[in-house]
Amino acid sequence: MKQYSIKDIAKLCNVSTATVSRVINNNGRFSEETKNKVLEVINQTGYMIDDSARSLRTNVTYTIGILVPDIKNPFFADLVQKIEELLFSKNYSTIICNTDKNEKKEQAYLHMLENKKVDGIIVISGSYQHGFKFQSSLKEIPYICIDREPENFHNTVFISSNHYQGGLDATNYLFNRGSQFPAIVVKKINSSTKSRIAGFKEALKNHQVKFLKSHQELKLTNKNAVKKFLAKNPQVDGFFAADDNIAISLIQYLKELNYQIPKQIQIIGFDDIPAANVLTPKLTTIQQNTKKIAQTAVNSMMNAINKQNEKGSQFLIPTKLINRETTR
Amino acid sequence: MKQYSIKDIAKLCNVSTATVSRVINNNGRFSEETKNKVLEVINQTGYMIDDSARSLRTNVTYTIGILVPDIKNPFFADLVQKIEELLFSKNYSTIICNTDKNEKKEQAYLHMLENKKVDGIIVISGSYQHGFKFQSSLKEIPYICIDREPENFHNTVFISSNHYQGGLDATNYLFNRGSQFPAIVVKKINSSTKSRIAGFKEALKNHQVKFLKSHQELKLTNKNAVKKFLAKNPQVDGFFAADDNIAISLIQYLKELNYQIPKQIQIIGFDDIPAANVLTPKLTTIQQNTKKIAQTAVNSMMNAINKQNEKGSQFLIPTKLINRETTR
DNA sequence: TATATTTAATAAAACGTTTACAATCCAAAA
DNA sequence: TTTTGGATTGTAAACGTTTTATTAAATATA
Repeated sequence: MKQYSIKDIAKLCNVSTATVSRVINNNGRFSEETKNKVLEVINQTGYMIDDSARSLRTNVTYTIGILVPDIKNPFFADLVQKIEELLFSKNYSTIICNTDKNEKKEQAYLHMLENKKVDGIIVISGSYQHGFKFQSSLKEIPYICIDREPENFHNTVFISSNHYQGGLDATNYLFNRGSQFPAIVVKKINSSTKSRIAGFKEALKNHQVKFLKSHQELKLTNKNAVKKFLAKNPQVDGFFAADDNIAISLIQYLKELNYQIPKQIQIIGFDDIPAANVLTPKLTTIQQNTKKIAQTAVNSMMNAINKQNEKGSQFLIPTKLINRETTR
Repeated sequence: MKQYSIKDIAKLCNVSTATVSRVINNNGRFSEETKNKVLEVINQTGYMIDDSARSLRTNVTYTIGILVPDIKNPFFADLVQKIEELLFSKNYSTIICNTDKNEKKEQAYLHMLENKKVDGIIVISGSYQHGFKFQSSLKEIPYICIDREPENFHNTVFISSNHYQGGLDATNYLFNRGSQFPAIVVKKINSSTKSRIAGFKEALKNHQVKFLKSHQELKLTNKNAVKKFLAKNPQVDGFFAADDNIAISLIQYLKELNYQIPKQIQIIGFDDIPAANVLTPKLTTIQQNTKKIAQTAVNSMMNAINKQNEKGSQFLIPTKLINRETTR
């Protein structure tokens, strides 16, 4: 039952541990003969390397930590899954840390990741306003940021969708499909939504419409609010929802208020979560290219690990409009 | 920049490494005075323990591996998130392994987890028919199975929802709401759906209706198939969909065929994925208690780690019917 | 006071690798 | 034959912990 160690293998092969190690790592030179002998014995015994020992010696763990605010969010789940897949193909393990946007958990996880001496950390959409401790402790471990740049991180690699362009495209689409007065609905202001709003405003400008405060609304969180808003602003004939979940509840309220979608009011969302394609009517939305984001992130992570400093770089990944039934 | 080791701390404290270690682990005896001194220095230096070294010595990693077929599936995501949270509260790290139901990835991940000497493995809904290598290599590492018992695992702890009861409840509900001839729609046969079907059949028996082959259908994968099926079996006035995704497409087809839901045909699903509550009409479904499943699983895992053998145990967690709009 | 007991601390080995350096082997060159 | 040098292998230290056995010091007991 006892696990075999490299010493056992060495003894069984009449060879030194150094040689066994070299064969395992295909590193240094050895004769074809010893190589075969060692491999043979390893196979027979079912010897498994001990990564703790190896890491202790080499200071490399082949493990990456991912900090994610909410793995149940389909966009994050998708992103994490794709990153994990890529890392796996490069022989890295991934430790996924669900922070719940909870400062305590963030700190604790960072501690854990440091203790585990992970080779790098990928931070997805962190808020981390309390970044001080975070930043200082991460001096040693390379990290990159995806989706949202944590406020207290500076001079880091930063990868996200081009939210600005996405917002611009979405709004232009509403115009092109006949809306005269589109409004944007936002719930939380952060670096992503800020860019989407900027895109929205740019589209207005392109269409020679001046941005009024009725163009942007934050509090359409129930049927009544929507009713009131539309009574006050009857000219509104389109909504750019800053994310699909906002769009989903908006559609629900509008249907309850007997508005016709997209005939009277068009709607476009952002993210393309699975539910978007299952609604009645199906949601037109802006899809983020999670695959490309993941690729870029993993690529940057590898560069960071290999001391190829990219700090300060920003990678903006294009989005794609998915036309469904909430636009004309 | 160099990382402090326990030796450095010991030197700075005029004390042996053994003492430092004992203070860190709050283990063995030491005076209040030395304890304070050591803690003080640790704080000042920012010393961080090296888990590789510790694991090498103790043979304990405080890490658990989770094998999951598809983290993007909301049910799995939910389950994994809850397990992770519980493990975290017990100071365990979680390595989430997304296997994509791909044998190669399963094997490779198991290898990885073994090399990393994780303290335990939680297998979610594995297929693992090719289990030989799996099983043999897992002789040393405790594992438990959730949701579906892998076919080549024997004598393991097994935790899942009570699919039988869920199926029974679902079908009874259709009857109670006025259906005379409910049919069950299944896509894949596995241990979970088998139980759901068994529950369905039991409900038929309870209502003195004999199970005919028209009661169960596997291939309603497009509008036309549904049309044909209903033409041939006009008496069908309710569907128990073996999972919510089946229910969702079913609803879509039925709507396109101008059936009225739930007036003409009632539908009930299984899982309660987020989309279920966003459909038109909203889906009545059977909700799994992921929280309870997660708790039970983590509990069993801890027992397994502590050599409290529960092998052979089965834990069946009750489900809950969520009444929405696809039933009368 | 002498002895037994409790408490605090240490020294050193061990965990399983990798690797710098040294040693050996063997064929080819001189 | 001797020398040389490349290829192969070995020796032993090191990585940062924990822990066993031991000692030293302090305290209690007789």
